Amino acid sequence: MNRIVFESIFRRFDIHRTLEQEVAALLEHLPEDELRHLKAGDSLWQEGENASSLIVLRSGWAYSAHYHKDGSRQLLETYLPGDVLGLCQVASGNRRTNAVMLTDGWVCELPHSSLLGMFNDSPMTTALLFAIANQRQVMLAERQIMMTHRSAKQRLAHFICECHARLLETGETYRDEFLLPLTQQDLADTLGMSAVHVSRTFSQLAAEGLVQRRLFQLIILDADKLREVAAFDGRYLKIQWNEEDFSITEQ
Amino acid sequence: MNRIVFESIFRRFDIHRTLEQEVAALLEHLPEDELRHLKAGDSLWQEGENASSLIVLRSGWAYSAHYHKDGSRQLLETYLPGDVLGLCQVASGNRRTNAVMLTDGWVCELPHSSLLGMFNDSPMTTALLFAIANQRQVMLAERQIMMTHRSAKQRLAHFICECHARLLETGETYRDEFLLPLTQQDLADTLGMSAVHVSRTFSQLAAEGLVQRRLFQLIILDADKLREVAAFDGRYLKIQWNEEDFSITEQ
DNA sequence: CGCGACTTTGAGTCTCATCAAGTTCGGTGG
DNA sequence: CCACCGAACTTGATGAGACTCAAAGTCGCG
Repeated sequence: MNRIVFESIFRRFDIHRTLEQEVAALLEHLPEDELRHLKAGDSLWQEGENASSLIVLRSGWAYSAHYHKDGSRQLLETYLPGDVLGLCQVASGNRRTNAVMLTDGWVCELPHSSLLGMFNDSPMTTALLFAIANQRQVMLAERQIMMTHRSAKQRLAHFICECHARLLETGETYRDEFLLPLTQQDLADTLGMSAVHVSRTFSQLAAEGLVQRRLFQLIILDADKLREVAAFDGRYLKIQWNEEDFSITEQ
Repeated sequence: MNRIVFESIFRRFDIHRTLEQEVAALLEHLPEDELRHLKAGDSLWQEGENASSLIVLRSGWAYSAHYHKDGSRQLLETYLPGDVLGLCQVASGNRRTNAVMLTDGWVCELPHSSLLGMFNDSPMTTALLFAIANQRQVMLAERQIMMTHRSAKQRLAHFICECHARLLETGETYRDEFLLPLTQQDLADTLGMSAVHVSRTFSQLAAEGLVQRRLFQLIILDADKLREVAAFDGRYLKIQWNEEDFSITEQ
């Protein structure tokens, strides 16, 4: 049974009441799980492919990227453990980006065909998926806001704050320290700067006693000050769930 | 009857077969239309408000923006006639941006409450809304790709190409000429540059014989070359609709 | 031990922001 | 019909932030 997928999806919400029986009903329609182990560098999907399933990232990090003709690269999204990948290709049915594992990890696929069954059977789950999909859009919008009219220092600081907040949210870390498995080139391609400047910017943040990075371990020395520098307001990461509204349609 | 909203939504797809009876069934549940006339500068919603309805822009242009503490502004989305506004606030239930009319225009509201009924009644419509919401996300991602590692000239050219393509798509214009009702300051806040530099960049594009702008009328002199300069590939604007997949769940 | 990937540091350059002063143009009121 | 006003735009000068190229340093891993 595909409990794994549903745990991942529902864990993000504070919903308990009406959920249990709904999930139970859904589980009947779902195919067997197939947890797959992937290595760092393994491809999740490639540009141009047909998209036939969602991917739930059970553990490990991944990213999606777009390659320009000149060979340069733009990392679009960073995926952390617990994330649902590929929602935005459900409608179009094909991949516009490449997605690659940053670390080793376990993934679980959910075919679109079972998704569509859900639209039929469970308005609740549909609404949840809607919420998650929109959440991604909010993150993209926030990134956009950050990318323009913000200095390199602010952008890097913001990205670190965002990763940290997301890891705290899902319980992947409990302290101001975590493994950030992106190279400086990856960060550069995420934040739209050169790798050289990422290095300099890290030095600057370190000199100010805000963060420390050794190999791929990142230590936040002064979280409050870092958030202040980044002008980071993590509220956009919270999925707000208007339970009253949706529960009306439930019954 | 709320035919207006549904026309706007469905007009974007090449779907004819299974649609008619489904739409007919939906129309029963929808409240009366209320087409409202708005003037340029009128607010559609404000940051922090509760979001209780979608807005369909029947005519006129609008934008959504985020204001920073320092007073500067980031335009996030530009809305053209026919667009469905506010999809990404359905889940969260509150507005994170300000939305303002750029020109006079007519709008039509669709309360969330009727949306949620749709999740129950019509998987087809649900999937369509999913597609439209994802379409917005694709546009945001594309913007992101453009905003980084692209020169001011390319960004401006790309924005012009995008507007032009969207207007052609919905039949708002048929020629390489249209009214672009954004000031250079608006464009600057959209593209993350200074108003002064927008002016210079326009001059540059004009000098190269690509576009011409007089008052708010924009004339594209050499569309092909403009697209080449912008590295514009309009495929991301097409909503691709995998009818087979969804029709499986239909019956 | 040494290779290769990643990072750091330095020097020179360019794009674009900022500040400031003018210009165009439609609208308004005398 | 003209003078003036304000919003939008243009043009010039200056400087800061970030890019590029290049070379050296660090570190894990085979």
